[in-house]
Amino acid sequence: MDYQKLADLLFPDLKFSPTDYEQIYPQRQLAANAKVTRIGPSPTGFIHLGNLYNAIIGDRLAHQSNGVFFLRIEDTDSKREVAGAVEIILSALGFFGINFDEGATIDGDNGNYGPYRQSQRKDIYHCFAKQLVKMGKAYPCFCSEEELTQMREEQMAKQVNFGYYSEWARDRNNDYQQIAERIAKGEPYVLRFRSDGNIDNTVILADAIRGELQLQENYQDFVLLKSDGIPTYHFAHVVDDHLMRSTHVIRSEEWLATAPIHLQLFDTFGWQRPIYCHTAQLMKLEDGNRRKLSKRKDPELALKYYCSEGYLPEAIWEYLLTVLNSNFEEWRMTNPSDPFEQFPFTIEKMSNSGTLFDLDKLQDISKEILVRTPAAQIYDFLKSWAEKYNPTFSDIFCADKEYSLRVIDVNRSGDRPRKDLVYWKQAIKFLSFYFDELFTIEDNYPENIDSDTACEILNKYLETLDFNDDQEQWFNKVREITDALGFAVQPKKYRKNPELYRGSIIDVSNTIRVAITGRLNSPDLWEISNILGDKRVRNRVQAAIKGK
RNA sequence: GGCGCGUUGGAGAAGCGGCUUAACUCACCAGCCUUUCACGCUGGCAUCCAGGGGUUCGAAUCCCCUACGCGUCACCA
Repeated sequence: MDYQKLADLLFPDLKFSPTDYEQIYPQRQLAANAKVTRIGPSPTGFIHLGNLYNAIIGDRLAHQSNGVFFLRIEDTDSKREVAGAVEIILSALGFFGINFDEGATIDGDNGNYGPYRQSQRKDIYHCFAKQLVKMGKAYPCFCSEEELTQMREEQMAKQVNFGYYSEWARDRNNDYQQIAERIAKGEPYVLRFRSDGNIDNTVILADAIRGELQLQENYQDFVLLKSDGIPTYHFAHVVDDHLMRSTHVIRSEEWLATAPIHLQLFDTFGWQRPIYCHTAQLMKLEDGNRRKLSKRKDPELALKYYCSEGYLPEAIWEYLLTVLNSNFEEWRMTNPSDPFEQFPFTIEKMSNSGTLFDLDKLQDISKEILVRTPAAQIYDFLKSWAEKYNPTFSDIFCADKEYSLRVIDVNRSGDRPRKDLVYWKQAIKFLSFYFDELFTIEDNYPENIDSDTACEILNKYLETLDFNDDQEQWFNKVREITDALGFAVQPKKYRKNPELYRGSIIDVSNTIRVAITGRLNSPDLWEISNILGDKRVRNRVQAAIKGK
């Protein structure tokens, strides 16, 4: 078989040769330890936590080493492509502070190693496919989908390994004449790799996260180019990461099984293999079993979930960093105010077993971040979040900025600040009682306080209420009311002899609390009252008395 | 079914043959503080590292087998 002739038949007019491309995309001039990383999402319109997870690794590795981090759009499957998906990718990752040094942008490309959309790299793939044909390492296959399914069924029946290989590779040894005729007739075909791998051989993959792995050598004649001439992931990955000069390929562990294909391709071309980093998957516990986070069942997989719930991007980053490098938490404790970018991220510290996604932990981290965020900044964040997700709240919240700033800062100063705010959706619920438009009575009075007793307490309270008092004076008055009405000023005494009292000061102050905040639980009442102001407090207490 | 990866408390994990009586964080529980809730503090939470065999004076750490979980076996990525 004259492979050159076949190559020319399959790819008659190509502008550039492999050598040309090597020159167009030269080795990068970077320091020896600089890492070149990338993410390659496919534009399905769904961008998820796993994408961010790998993006963070790529970002840290590249940017900590003065390397390059780029975005490549892997749009080789037109069936799954969604209009506007690139914008979705860019804006979602942008929201989380992922920045690319080069790659696809909304209106084109940025960088010298493009195009960064695989759909625009057809000529490049064809050039290298042609090279493989010339080497006798690739051939056209005319099998139809029906024929392949039939083959699979036969393999199942015979209990042999599935796939297109050795004696099952029907079109592997077609002669030139046959091929030329079928092509002339316009028969569709795919281009397959002619593998000389052996099922009994193993290949070594030196994975940066997992160490040395022994994998089965690839023996399948896998597809390089689909019948529309577009490459499969395998071929595109190898060509792109070679020409784009990636040093580290960070991808999820589901790629481990097909890694031998990639190794084989790199070796066939005589190219240097990149360093593979196969990351663990994010899992979820269900019925006692771990399973991969799923797009359909788990809303928390989608990045937009965190946007709409109103998590701070920083919180997601820090959570993911604790998952990725467990020493991050220790670092955070010793460097409480440093930006997380200063944390020395390492591949060596990464775990290789599937990680359960832990919302509790995320919320704890979020709380800690918010407690050290100044009120003015919280105001800005909350404002812009609410404008998009809750315009009603936004209008109310922004009507009086000074007021809202004071609201945010209630009991947040000092050695033991409250950590009430977790994420914006939760925050607006928590803060709602400060605003008359949103104020409602959510809780009942304490159990042993009936509405008559409540009125008694509240009337007395109104009589003595004086906003010139300080906290001490104010609470002394509450104590007086408590005593006068036959409640125990000291809760302990009530607990000891409940029959001697109508209740304790807890019941009295909680009655007032419900009237003013609508809730049984709240931050410090006097502090809240001072923010609400004389008029608002009196109105609420009076309303409570009337409403009984 | 083949091939591969993984398995330390409820969760994330540290651990790399003797410093481990298995760190730290979250969750949970109890107590303290306290006018509620939070915050904070104190203590509890794996007699044991999936199970079973080895190697060794000594194993969570090395080797083998078994179990379980996960991934993958497309003209999807």
